[in-house]
Amino acid sequence: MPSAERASYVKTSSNTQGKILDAAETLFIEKGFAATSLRAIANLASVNLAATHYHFGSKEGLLSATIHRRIEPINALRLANLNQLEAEQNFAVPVIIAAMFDPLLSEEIDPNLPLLIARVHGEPASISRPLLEKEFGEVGARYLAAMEKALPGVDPVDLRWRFHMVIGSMVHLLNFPSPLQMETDDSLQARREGIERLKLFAIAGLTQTGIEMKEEKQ
Amino acid sequence: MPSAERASYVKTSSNTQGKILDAAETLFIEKGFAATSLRAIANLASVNLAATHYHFGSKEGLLSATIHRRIEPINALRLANLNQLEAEQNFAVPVIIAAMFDPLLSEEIDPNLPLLIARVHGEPASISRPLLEKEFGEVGARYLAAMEKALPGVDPVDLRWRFHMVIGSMVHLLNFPSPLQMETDDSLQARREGIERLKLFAIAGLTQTGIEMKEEKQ
DNA sequence: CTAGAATTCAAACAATCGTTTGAATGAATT
DNA sequence: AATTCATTCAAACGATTGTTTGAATTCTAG
Repeated sequence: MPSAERASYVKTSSNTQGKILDAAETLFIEKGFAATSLRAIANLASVNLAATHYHFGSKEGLLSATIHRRIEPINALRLANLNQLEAEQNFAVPVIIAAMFDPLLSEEIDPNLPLLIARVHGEPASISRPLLEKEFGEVGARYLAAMEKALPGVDPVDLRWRFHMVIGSMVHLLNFPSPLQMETDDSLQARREGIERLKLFAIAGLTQTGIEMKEEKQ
Repeated sequence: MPSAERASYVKTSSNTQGKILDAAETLFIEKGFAATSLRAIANLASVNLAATHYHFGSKEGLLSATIHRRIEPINALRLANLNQLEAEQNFAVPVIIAAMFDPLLSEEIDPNLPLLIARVHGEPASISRPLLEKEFGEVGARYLAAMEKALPGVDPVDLRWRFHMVIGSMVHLLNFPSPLQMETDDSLQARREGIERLKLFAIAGLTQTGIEMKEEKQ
């Protein structure tokens, strides 16, 4: 492994690490981790096979670096948004939800990030769990704490469950940008629409105004 | 491939097909499709390697059969519940949601089904898409139609999006039965709690009573 | 009991896998 | 110009992959 690693990479990279990460990102999204070979990555990156081990140590190390490169920027945006809300003492569910989901549409965020997040969630637990904890653990806890301030009347356990459901809706939207059997439009406008609908759905689910259950079916 | 195939299999199967399906189910859930080898399946099933091809034609055929064996029963329950609601002309969101999610707790449903559904959604699109369409297409369309009758005031496009989010919450719950950093209790009681919370969240998101957005963050 | 179909079996097929090695090349520093 | 370090390269390592083959075995009808 090389001594020092650069902090950021551009989209179409000219250095070897960046080319490998770009190719790995494309193939991991398309075929998943296990079904993607290092040789396919090296070929797509126009790079020697051994370079993958030289720069990233192992296939798992390459996956971790691929994920981290894309998630770090959105974590920064999300934390900056949340810090501002806390500075303003502005704890309302809609603004917290916006602070969490609007960064997905930021121009600073790579267009591949949504599919990459969805892919991590889709990997088997032995792979996804440590990555999710490492990449989203801190930010998730911060947002959950903000939600507790925004909804002081809701039992924290209830709120954690509702937050769990919100994450599920988000991941599914990132994986399937539009409902099945609808046109698969991947434009910015289409992604905007999905995020807007996600925000409305999340707010409704988090606040849960006036619901009661009826009898159960088996 | 053998000429005729039995329609149902018990949990710990004595025939070769059943033993293969049981082992495949366990390993697909644990490691995913690509990372699971036919040799590992054959070993766990105490069956000759060639039996996997003899009975299921290919690895993909085995995956398809593994999925279908578990999803068919819940599709039957969900359709039976929905048929009864339609016979009663009982179109209310809570009862439709219950008809859809309560079967996940039925004793007729194998305990592995939730993780299996989550696993299918987690596979790369080239694998998951055809399976999801084949296994859930018809039932999903039926439930969406029922939702439209339950919420005639909601634009069908809006409703399709909300339904999309509901599916996401469900899949995530099946994949992670409790929120991160909570005790991973997999008892029936714990699964009941998750489903109850999912139902409340889904109803709130589908109906969306009194929500307005505020300014956006980047 | 016997013919024939269904199933199981060990063995091998070519192909691909992640990883390692050691020499060749590049760039940077003394 | 000489030396040192970082990087690239072709080649090979043993192990594992999905699939196929053909004979051995079991089961089932006639």
